[in-house]
Amino acid sequence: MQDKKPTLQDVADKVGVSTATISRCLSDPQKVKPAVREQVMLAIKELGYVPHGAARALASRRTRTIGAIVPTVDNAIFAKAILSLQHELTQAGYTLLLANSSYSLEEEWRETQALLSRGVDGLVLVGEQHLPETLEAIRRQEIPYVNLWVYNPQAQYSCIGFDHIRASRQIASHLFDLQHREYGVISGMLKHNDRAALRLAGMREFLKEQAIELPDARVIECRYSVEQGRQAMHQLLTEHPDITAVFCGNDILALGALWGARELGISVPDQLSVTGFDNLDFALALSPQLTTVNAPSRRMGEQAAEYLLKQIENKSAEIEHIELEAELIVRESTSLARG
Amino acid sequence: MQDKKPTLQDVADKVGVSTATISRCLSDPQKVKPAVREQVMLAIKELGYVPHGAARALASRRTRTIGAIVPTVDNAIFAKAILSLQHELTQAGYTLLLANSSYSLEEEWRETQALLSRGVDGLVLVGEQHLPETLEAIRRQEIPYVNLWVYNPQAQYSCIGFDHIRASRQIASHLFDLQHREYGVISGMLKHNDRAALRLAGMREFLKEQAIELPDARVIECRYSVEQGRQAMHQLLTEHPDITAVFCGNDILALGALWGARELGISVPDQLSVTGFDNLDFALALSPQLTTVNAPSRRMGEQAAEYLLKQIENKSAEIEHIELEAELIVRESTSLARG
DNA sequence: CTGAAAGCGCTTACAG
DNA sequence: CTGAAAGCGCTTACAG
Repeated sequence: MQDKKPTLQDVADKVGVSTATISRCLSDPQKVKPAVREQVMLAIKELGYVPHGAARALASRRTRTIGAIVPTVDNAIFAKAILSLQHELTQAGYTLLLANSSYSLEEEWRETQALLSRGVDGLVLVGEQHLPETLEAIRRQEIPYVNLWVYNPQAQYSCIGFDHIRASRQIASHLFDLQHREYGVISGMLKHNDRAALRLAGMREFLKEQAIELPDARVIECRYSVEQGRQAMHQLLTEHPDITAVFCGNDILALGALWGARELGISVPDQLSVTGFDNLDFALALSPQLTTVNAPSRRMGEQAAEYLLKQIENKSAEIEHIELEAELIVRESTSLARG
Repeated sequence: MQDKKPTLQDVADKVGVSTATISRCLSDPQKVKPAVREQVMLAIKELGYVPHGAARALASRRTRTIGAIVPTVDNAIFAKAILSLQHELTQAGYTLLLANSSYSLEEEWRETQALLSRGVDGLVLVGEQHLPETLEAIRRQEIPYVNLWVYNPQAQYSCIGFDHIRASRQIASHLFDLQHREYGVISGMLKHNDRAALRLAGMREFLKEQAIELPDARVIECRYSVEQGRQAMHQLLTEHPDITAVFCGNDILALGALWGARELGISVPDQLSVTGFDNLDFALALSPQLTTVNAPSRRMGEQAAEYLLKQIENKSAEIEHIELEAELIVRESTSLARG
């Protein structure tokens, strides 16, 4: 109906009150006499008034915006977390600014600057490993901030996640109980990815306790992709045919590994056990169904929203370390070691 | 080093010029004498000055922000598009505001309002079906806007996508050539999802031309999930054991369908052919590898960024209809009809 | 409960 | 090439 977008002033003029009153109706309705409030609400509706975010942000020094930087949204595990995070934020009237770091700390730093200059009221990053300048910039902004996907009770920053070491130890223990003694690992890139490093560390730790060797040659490091998982499996089985169990850094690699094993005519789990990590939707639909660890991605997203919103409300900066459960899910891709 | 965040004024004071000059250095450097420019840049670096997004947006009436609303980021096909969209935007100094509509037009409308009030400079939605209020609100905002995932040369709004009808006709034709005459369909929910509807329509259209019946009882509509695909397959094969080919609305449903067939002891493709849609990463790693249609999701994201950025630059509102290719990829899940 | 007014941190014609 | 100044559309102590 209107040509120009109506402003607060337009609403105020229409009702015959000050802009302050209209503003209050929007942000703190009970401060306004009900009769007035109703008129204002009516006028807002009639004019089709929509608050101007930037003006609001400038005046109130809050943007009602939360930034999140994940390695890549093109991995269901992060997508799920983003989905629940976004859902919770919307409920609370917040908007999500999303960025992807492509598993690069430099890229994460660049994205952090971009989000910070947008004035995000809170920020979520993935992992515990960040460039010092990233951390410093966040600190100076004095906004609540949380590391997702990690649980470290000693951390000086808040974190929400699970214990990767314990989770991977569970997998190792499961395989060990099945009499496996010759292991191979298909890991994600370890550099700049503390989650991948911790998973491998947990595996190593457990095997060491059992006095089992895990030579570096049996640990293949590659990007998280189906194709890479497949190639790694080929390499592993060709160079080390005695391997009976392959621990994969995530389900995507495991999917590729399963494919690779099939191509080589190696039957899983009869001849070879394979494990994943994350419990993506497809894990259950594969044949064999994938033994994996369930990552609480949805809950991490929810908790991150809850934590940040709470901190913003209180204007406090309390550090919290929230641990979520990541349980081992035994399915068909693991069984007793052959021979 | 600083306690308070430095403002333009601080930089201006430090260099001894006006804020206007600093502002110009940032937005249009060649308007400033090189000597001055260098001093300014130095001061900016030293002070750690970062522009205040909201103030900038308020004064310039541009936020350098693009909004995108997809059904759900928790579907690799949308995640890939978002990833490339975000990548392109970052390159250009823009930030992505992401929202999910959960395949609900009402939710889409709510998210649209939120993004519009954030002052996005451009907006991308998925599909051609939107609430009239959504369209009206976008129109009033006078910002460039594009419908992704559809190609309709007659549309009154810009669109970037592919021809779903043609793509699904290709699948149908492929199956027909393999002598299939008894079909089943596992479709996504048709309501509020024109892409799903078009895919089914293409299938129907082709079969009709071949004088083949596709009774409604053989078309199962369900949410896009592995589990739903599995259940639909059970239902289809139980009620219509003569079916030899099942057309699935996307790869996720096809994955579930494959699982369901396996559970029923039905061998794919010997006894039954199954097709997907999207060509997700896992399609190649399955056994049998999935016959599907490759959706150009990455390119859609890129093109969307390119289109919006161009429109914003020109301040024009030209309508474009960009068609991308979606080719059939024949793999192992389809073969000659049995008997 | 309400209003006048300052101010948030920039950009941008307009002069010079 | 540069500066003074208005103005973007809100919020929020401060008075009353």
